[in-house]
Amino acid sequence: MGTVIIVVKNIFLHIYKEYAERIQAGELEPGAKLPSESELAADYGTTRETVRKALNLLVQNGYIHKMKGKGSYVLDVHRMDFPITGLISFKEMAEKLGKPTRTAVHQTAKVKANPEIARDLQIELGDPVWEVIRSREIDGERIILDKDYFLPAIVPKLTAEIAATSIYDYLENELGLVISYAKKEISVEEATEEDRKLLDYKGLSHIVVVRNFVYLEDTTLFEYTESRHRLDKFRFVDFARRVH
Amino acid sequence: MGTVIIVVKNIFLHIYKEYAERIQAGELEPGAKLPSESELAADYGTTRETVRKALNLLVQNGYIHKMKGKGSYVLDVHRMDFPITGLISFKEMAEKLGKPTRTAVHQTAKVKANPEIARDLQIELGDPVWEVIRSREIDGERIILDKDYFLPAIVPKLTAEIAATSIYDYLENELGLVISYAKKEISVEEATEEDRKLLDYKGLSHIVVVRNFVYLEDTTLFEYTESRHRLDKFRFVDFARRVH
DNA sequence: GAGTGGTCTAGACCACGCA
DNA sequence: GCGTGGTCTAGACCACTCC
Repeated sequence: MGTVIIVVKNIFLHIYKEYAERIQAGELEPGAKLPSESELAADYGTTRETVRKALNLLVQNGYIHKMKGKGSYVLDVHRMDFPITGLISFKEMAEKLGKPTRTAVHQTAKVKANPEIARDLQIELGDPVWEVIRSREIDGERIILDKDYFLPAIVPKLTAEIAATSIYDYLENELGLVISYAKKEISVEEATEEDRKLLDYKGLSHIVVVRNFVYLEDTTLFEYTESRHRLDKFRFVDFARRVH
Repeated sequence: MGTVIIVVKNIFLHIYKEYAERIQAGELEPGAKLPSESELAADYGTTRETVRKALNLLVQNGYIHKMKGKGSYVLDVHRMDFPITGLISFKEMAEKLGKPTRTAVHQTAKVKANPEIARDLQIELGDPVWEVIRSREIDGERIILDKDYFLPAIVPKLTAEIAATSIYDYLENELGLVISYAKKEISVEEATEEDRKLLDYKGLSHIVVVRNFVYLEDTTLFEYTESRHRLDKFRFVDFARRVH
């Protein structure tokens, strides 16, 4: 009898997700024109500013492209494999790749910080830190060596079981830590003894090192990660938008 | 005497630039608290929504950090060297580095597309493309080999003089092309004969290859760039924000 | 000139952090 | 309970594209 009113919180997120899914699914093909902002506002029973927040999110994530005076158009999302822009864990990556993976935990212990770790985590030499060393096997080859360091003040307990599954699940869901942002740094360095021992390294001289400095919401640095990738298997994809 | 009224277009950009500069200059130190959104609105004689656009830009570019119920705080920008997130040309990079650089142009010609170029630029095998090959010398060493390919339909003329300075200046300012976005891909590959000939390669076996697919506003792909960096000199910095 | 996106205003209510 | 940022509304004017 009466009108059914559905209340949705975060209208702009709702619009964003709806269009992101439709584009991802291929329902909206590359080059297709989206309804105008005014039309969308009417469609969703909201205003232009709110629609614009949703569209700007779609632009930022490479789904669409806006042209002043013309309209918004769908981009070819499928042309780009999987962008690692943003943070992505090995577990998430493995799932996207859809390949058989295995993790071996070599170390889960509280150790004294050596000079490099002390510098990277901005603590004193000899201060205790959690050290987790894991090798990642993809398609039967040990390709990635992950060395993680956490501050005990923030992460009081850590076990091999946690290290074997997903440390991030533990940090975010169990400890309730809110990870805010990270600085990633990619370089190529000479392979170490450790690399040769824990990876299938086939006599390659160098290794790709991805250093990750992870910060919490209160801007404190709490984790330093070194992800060491075998040269021939490394690939990083970035989507960049020119700022005029 | 009357009141002087200064009209500024793009208030949010004005606020953004003012704060970005003050943070960059160190006038606002890491951890410093910004005025609240309402205060800023009053300061600049505008409204909260406009201030929020400026602050969100500062967040996106890693200058500040917002906390609901608390306020906006300055991040440590100087901890990160120069982020290559976004597009950056060699000329821009060299300026930021402040080191002596030199460019040698080895090739500026219209050639027939080989299979790789045809695939990368999405054209037919044998179609004509502009090929520009340049080596970049930094601090007296030839470290980067840039191989650029342009579609003649969009870039009709190209000379060695243009290649020696900045092709992007020419494209954007002379030809009026509007570059919209790019897909960047980083991998490590075996060094070629060409790499050894045109770079100071010191017997290194591999080379870092940064492939760049550049698109115009109308989403047409118009340029493919291969930037080949000597292993030991390569560095890529990315600033990633976790999406919750 | 009609339609589009870009910017801005002047309000409003909510959720969160903190004393 | 007060101040903060997060979201939203209902308008407005402008610059741009295209016919």
